Amino acid sequence: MSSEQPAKKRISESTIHRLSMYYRTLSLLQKEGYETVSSKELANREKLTPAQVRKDLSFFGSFGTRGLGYDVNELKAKIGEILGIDRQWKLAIIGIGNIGSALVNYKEFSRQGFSIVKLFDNDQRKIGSNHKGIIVSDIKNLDKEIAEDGIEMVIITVPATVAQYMVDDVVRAGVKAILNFAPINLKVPPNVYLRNENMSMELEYLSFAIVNNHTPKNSK
Amino acid sequence: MSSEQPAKKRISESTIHRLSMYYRTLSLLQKEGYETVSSKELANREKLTPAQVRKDLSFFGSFGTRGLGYDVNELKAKIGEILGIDRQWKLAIIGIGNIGSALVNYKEFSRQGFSIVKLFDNDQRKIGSNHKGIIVSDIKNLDKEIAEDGIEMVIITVPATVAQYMVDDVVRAGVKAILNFAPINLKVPPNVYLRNENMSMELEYLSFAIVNNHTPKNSK
DNA sequence: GAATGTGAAGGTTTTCACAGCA
DNA sequence: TGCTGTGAAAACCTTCACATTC
Repeated sequence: MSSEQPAKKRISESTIHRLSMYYRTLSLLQKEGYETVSSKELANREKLTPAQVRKDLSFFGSFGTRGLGYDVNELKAKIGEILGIDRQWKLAIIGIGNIGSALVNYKEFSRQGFSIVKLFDNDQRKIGSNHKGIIVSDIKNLDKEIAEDGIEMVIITVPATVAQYMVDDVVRAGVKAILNFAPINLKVPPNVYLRNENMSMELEYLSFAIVNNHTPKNSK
Repeated sequence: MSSEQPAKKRISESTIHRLSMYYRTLSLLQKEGYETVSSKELANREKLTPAQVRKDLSFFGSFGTRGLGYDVNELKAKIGEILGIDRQWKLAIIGIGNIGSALVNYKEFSRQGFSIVKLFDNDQRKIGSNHKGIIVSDIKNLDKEIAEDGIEMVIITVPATVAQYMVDDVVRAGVKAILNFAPINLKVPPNVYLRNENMSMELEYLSFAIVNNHTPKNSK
């Protein structure tokens, strides 16, 4: 019984983001009929260096063929597996306001295996209404319904003032990851992943860049 | 005629993002009635280290008082100036679909001085309709209207297939920065800033984190 | 010959630790 | 005494360069 713990190097967030980019580009290459792609070609499309591409992939294994490059289908499948999007994730959206309802219809989500199965709101006028075949539930039943459906991720699009209550509820119901659009620093226990989406921040970066003539290194 | 070029250190993107975070937290501290804040308190609220806060600020000057901390109003004003949000920015949204129309109503934008003044679409059913007091214009007049209004930033929320055409148009009209929601790698000339907002990428990160038990270092 | 995979080098960002000032 | 501002050290990430393989 050997215990070869492979010492699992910490993967940087940038590497993970780039994997997402590679994945999207590989889908495109598939459509364009490519069977094989080199790190150079992949890098060009993302404005990265070939070495960066190879290094990123090397953290997870050796997927290429020397002298040839990477098999497009194979690499895409492999990255999908690494990212955990070789399966369906069930999500709920909490807060069916402007952004919440826009996200119900956001096609990129379903395309990557993120399937929105429940919607919640506290507004009586919204509860019971139908969005893309999903009936909006009363937020009162949040934890019960989340737990019943085995939902593992939620998207929070409620006002900042109530966001923390929603988080506490869904955490209790067993949610493992939260994408938060409310402009507030939420608290989650250490076993729950939280990501904040802040669109003003992106505009603020642009504003800074214009005003300061910023020369970005490797901008998003 | 001295030529003291201050060698202007390149500021990292992370520093700029953190400035945005400080700015938001300082607004909150104002509301909570704080007059003064230490790097420690500021750091706690963002889950950062005090040294990080101080270092970030030090790139731009010395804004604090030893033994005391920072004056909340003063620091907020200073960061606003650095970020270039001590003024109004006129924006246009191109593509009034789900996301575009959600963003028209997004309050965080106006709160930070980003004022949406024009909307564009190519759909005859949408052109002429009213969103928050703004009449949707025909995309045919894009460059003319953008130039006339002196719009410097645009948000692109059209399908990936047409996004590049929109970009080419607005660049010709003199736009300096673009926030892109279309899932495609756009080309812009070097004097135009481009930022991509990709919400699936955030979910993919969460998916990766769950599947791989990722321990993030300094997650968004 | 062509392109991967990877240690080592180089660069950047964060953290430490302490001098300096209110 | 308390907290900033900042060089220097440590950690981290990217790029180089080349041995290796097809």
